[in-house]
Amino acid sequence: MPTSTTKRDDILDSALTLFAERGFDATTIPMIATDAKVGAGTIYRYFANKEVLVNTLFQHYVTLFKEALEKYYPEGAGIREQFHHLFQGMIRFTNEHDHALYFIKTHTSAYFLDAESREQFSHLLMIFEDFFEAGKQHCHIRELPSKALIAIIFGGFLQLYQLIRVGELEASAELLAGVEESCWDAVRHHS
Amino acid sequence: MPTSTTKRDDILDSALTLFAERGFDATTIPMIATDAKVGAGTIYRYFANKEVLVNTLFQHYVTLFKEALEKYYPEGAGIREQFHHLFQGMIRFTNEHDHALYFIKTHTSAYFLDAESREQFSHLLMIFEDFFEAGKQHCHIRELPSKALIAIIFGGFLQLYQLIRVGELEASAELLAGVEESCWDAVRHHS
DNA sequence: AAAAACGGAATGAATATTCATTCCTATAAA
DNA sequence: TTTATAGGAATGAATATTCATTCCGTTTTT
Repeated sequence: MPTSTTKRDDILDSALTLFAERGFDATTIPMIATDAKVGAGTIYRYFANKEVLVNTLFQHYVTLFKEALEKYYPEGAGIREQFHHLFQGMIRFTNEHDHALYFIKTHTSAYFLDAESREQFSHLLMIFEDFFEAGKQHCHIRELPSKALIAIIFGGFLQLYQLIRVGELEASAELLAGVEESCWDAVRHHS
Repeated sequence: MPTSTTKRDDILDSALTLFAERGFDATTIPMIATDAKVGAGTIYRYFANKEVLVNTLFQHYVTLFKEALEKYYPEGAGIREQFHHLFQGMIRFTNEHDHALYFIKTHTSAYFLDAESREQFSHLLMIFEDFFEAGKQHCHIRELPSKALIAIIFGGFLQLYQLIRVGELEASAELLAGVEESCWDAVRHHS
């Protein structure tokens, strides 16, 4: 076990960027090594193989994201404020960890994810599921399966952030507020 | 030029399914050949290489999709009816060409798409862009960049259809109607 | 000086692509 | 009507390339 963890982090950072931009299969170990400025062999000092690397990365960011959403969650507040918290959480997390959400999204149903990764991801979804289920009980949320509501929010948000990443849109506060309102209108109950 | 076009179609069909299910890089030519019940070499009689194959496929379905949306477009009708036409178009197209939309979505910003493919895809987006721009002029549509509105609709819809493909949700008429309403509420102007 | 960490060339497996050969089918000769 | 033949289509084994992983000499740390 190495003393310094710098290289390990460099490797993870480069892997995140490359996996997000090109996908797991199109990203080679030498590519990651070059980007991280380490030798190809060094990667194997920290990760048994490419699959362990990608699962480590996946679990790391899913957990971070989950924690970001759960931290300061306004348990007692109104539903709109809770939604705001979750939405802000997505935005903040995306800003802090550039490619992380996109990486998670594009690899959620990948063939190389292990049981632990799938488990962690379902925990993440449960935060949203609980929120929507409670909301539907009080008629604040549209009568659709929670899975469907999650898909609409997540799909829309991430597709949007892809445009921002590519530079086709600028992530102004105004735009983000508008998108939040749009997503809220998509899931809330309309009378 | 072959007399029958059957094999070419078999190859394209198999490639569509495999690219959609596993992605371009995780799909090998022998896989496609086996699935299509042809020799690996036969694929090269019809397509110069793997990239030409994927671009052919991409352009084919983007064009088909564009035509499906443009056909019977209710030019003079109200905005809600036009939206319904577009949304129904997405649903019908997805039903008729199982993996096509998902394949398009997951490969839209892939590194191997050529200029023609990108061009075709931007034509497709323009249908939605025109619709949203006109709607905003008459205050029927939310004041957000059309690109953002497209991302929300497309992202949400496709994420949802992925759940259906995987079997986590059933594509009942009721569900689809609900999702359409949700998407409409996401983009329409609220007073 | 010894031990650990590193780098990157070497290896072998997997993959895209090629190509010599076989297989059809259609036409023509018998 | 049957048989021969040409030429395009199809094949899959062979080749060339790419990639994950390993190995070992070098550098850094203790």
